[in-house]
Amino acid sequence: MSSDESPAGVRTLTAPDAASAAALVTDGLGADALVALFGRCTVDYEGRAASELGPGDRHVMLKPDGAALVHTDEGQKPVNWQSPGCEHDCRATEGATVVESRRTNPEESLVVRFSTVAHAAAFDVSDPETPEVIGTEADLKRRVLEEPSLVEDGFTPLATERKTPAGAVDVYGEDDAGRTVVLELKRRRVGPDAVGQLDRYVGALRRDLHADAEVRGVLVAPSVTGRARALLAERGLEFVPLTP
Amino acid sequence: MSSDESPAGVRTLTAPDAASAAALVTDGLGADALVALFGRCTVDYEGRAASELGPGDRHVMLKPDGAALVHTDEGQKPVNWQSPGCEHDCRATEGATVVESRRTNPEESLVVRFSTVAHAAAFDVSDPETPEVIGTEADLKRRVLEEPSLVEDGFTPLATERKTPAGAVDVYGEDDAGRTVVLELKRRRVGPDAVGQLDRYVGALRRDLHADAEVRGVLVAPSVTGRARALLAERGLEFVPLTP
DNA sequence: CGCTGGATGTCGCAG
DNA sequence: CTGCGACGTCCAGCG
Repeated sequence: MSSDESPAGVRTLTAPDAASAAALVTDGLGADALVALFGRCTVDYEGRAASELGPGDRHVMLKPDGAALVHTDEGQKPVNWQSPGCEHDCRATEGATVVESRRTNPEESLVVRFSTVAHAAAFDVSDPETPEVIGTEADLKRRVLEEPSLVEDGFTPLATERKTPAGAVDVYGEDDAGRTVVLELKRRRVGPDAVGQLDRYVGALRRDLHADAEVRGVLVAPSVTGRARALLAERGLEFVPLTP
Repeated sequence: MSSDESPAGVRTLTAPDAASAAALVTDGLGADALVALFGRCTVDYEGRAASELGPGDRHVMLKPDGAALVHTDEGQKPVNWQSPGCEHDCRATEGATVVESRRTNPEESLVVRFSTVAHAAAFDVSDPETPEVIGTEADLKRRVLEEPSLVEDGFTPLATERKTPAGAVDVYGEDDAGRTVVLELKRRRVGPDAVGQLDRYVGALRRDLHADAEVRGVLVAPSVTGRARALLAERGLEFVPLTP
């Protein structure tokens, strides 16, 4: 086993015994560090669902906010995980290094048992930044409100997030003939689900407004799938192609 | 800077210079290792959307399948990422360690620039296991097929994944009066979206079958939200409480 | 490849 | 806290 402490706020152990690994994890979490373990382990989860994972080499990350992530060499998603808000606990038990992360509401537990820890590290993290993302549905909405003719000539937005019994409508307005128009905005190509959503809003408004009020539903998205297009036609809804 | 090579298939560097860090990353990826970097960096993403992230301490994981994950001290989701299938590239440029992950279809790139690498590691991963998950929708389906009376006395399943113009129905069968019954199964409490889905299937079957065929739609889930319950009533659909 | 729907989805926001 | 919908959702399965 070897250990290292750098000025950069990193503490590591390579091939530690179980007690040393557990101590590093416990100390690290106590100091709000981000803790990483790599080695041979089994994983057991029980909560909303349940799962078991036999022995294998995995990378386990424990965050000071209570999140836990178990990663293998494949996939973007962790093979097992626990949400933020958990309590982490790590101890050496009969030569094994055992990490437990528990939460309530829902009651969930994740247990990782390391037969061998190949590497353990505690990182002091300072990250003042939050990322700025461009190209979201909010951007699309901004674009439509700034230039309503992108949807159609004579379209006038009157409200955003207008409440209906079926939920809030993205954009609510009227066309040049005074008909009510409901927009459902999607930042990317859409399937049948988005059409169903729009249809629920249109239906709710038709019932809510005067019986003589005409309500048009318009899906605004880069494109639609075939099934979605058929569903639009069937429900008498419209589609306007527009990209964020 | 210090380095370490253990018999357990782990290579690490603490506080390496840019060239050493880049070499470890490149060698590790070349050997199908899982690579982790920790240090002060900026992150730029461009693809389906776009984002920028100023300087901060983050943990970057590069997987041999092409996935890249950038984690801060908070959250279950990476603050930035790249999907499996990317090409990773790491080089030392003007004292900085720069990681680039690129893919096509869609064209996306993630660039992480480390001003300082506090720690770098390459892990040899061997993981033969895939996790067994209990409590999924598939389990609920199994339960219903084994004991159809859980849905209602006299219910007879005839097919699963039966195709309709609106998509495949979870379970298709008939009740004791010979009426067609469509089940939509959900492993957890459901909202309006699931009702919309069921409604589409029922509508498609009503159009597809003989005009005289009666079609019942039944949502099978642990529970429903208020809005979903209202929508069920409005569409003349039913609900049976059942937990996986 | 594209389409579809599930997921221990996660996350953020409003009531 | 629950409900609801967005998300660079991810992911498997199928045509």
